[in-house]
Amino acid sequence: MPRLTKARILSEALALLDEVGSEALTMRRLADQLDVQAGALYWHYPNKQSLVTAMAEEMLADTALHGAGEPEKWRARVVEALMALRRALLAHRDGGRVFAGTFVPEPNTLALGEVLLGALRDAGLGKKEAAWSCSSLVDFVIGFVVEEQAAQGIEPDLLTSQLDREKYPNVAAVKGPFTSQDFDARMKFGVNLLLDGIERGLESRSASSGSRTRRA
Amino acid sequence: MPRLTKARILSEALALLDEVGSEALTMRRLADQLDVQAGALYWHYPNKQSLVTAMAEEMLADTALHGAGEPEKWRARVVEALMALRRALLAHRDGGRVFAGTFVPEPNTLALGEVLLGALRDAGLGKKEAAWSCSSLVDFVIGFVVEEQAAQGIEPDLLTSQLDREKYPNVAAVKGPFTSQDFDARMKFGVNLLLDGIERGLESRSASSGSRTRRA
DNA sequence: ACCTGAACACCGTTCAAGT
DNA sequence: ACCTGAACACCGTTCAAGT
Repeated sequence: MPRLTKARILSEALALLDEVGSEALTMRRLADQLDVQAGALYWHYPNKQSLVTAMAEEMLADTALHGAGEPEKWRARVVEALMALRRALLAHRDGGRVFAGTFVPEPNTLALGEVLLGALRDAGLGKKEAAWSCSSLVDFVIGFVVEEQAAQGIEPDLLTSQLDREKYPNVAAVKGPFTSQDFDARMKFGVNLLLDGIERGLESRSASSGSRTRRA
Repeated sequence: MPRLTKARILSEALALLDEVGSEALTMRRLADQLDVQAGALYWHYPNKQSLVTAMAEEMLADTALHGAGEPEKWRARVVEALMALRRALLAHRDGGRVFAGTFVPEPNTLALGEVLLGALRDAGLGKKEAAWSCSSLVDFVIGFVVEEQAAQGIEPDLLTSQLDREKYPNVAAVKGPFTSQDFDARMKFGVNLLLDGIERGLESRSASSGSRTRRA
């Protein structure tokens, strides 16, 4: 029985991430936590990037997504999956940055894609529309969480301080909502924008194909 | 006349970024390019992060955004500004990652916010809706470009290889459009989703307030 | 098969001392 | 005011050698 396993390294890496942040997460420090030499890690993971990618996949482990659902509730299912994604990223320090830009075709990530695509197909989208809508939704959540976590580490009124109201009247006028810390509401707002856009495409399609429209 | 200036450091830093990527962009290597000792950089920038933040701001310098415009063309103006943002980030290796999560209340970044908010206010959005829509749009573009640049560095059919069609039927069914390299079209698709969502909010508001609706 | 020990070629940052 | 030189406390990765 080896002292080290991929799973043990992974869980310790996520714990260390929460402790010190992504910048200070190093192979040497991780090895220290595991009471081994740094080189030992390279027997299990070929390099640091492969470990980070595994961390990204592991973050999604606790999302507890259940696959199918009632077709007419597709919208709620999408919202639920995206909120689960956000929670999973927020659950770890710098989770957004660690996850961003790691295309991982592994179980947890694929399961998220499966749930989102299932709901979008149930909504009536074609293959391309479903795929591209899915990407758009996920890209938004990733961008959102990266900004959200970056904003935590900054004094809330960096923008408020001195802002040239002559040059940037619009920015100055909306600085309140712009710096709102109600990220839950802001996230829902953005997701609803995308879902409304998706629904509108659905409506205009069914309208032009002679079928019933959904709204008055 | 000092040998080093903030501007010269900045421009050399962006050039070095393009050469070696964000991972290999180090203060020592940058100092080498500038024929100075590493310590000299710290007289101009207090630390590496402040330089990276300045790089993010500098990336937006060439976007050439013109402020006002015809109110009824608000949608085209938003699209133009977002495309300019994407081009600016794509213009540098790892531009998305460098820019992501750097809230910079400086001229170029504020100018982008000003243009976007101006167009959204022209569309008829209230302060909060304009601010949050602006954030959503920018967050999406950032998330999109980070994923786009990450995808460049990966063989295009990593997903195609072996994918359990039993477990992930929806993912398997849309793998074509999912891995589409037509990022221009995918970006426009996502932006249009958000803009359609924004327009829908506008319509339902004007409808409930007794005014005219825009579409039949 | 799995890990140690030690090395290689680096890092960001500080700061006395020079000009 | 601006930069050098040198140091401090680190990095990721490799690999012979041990068990």
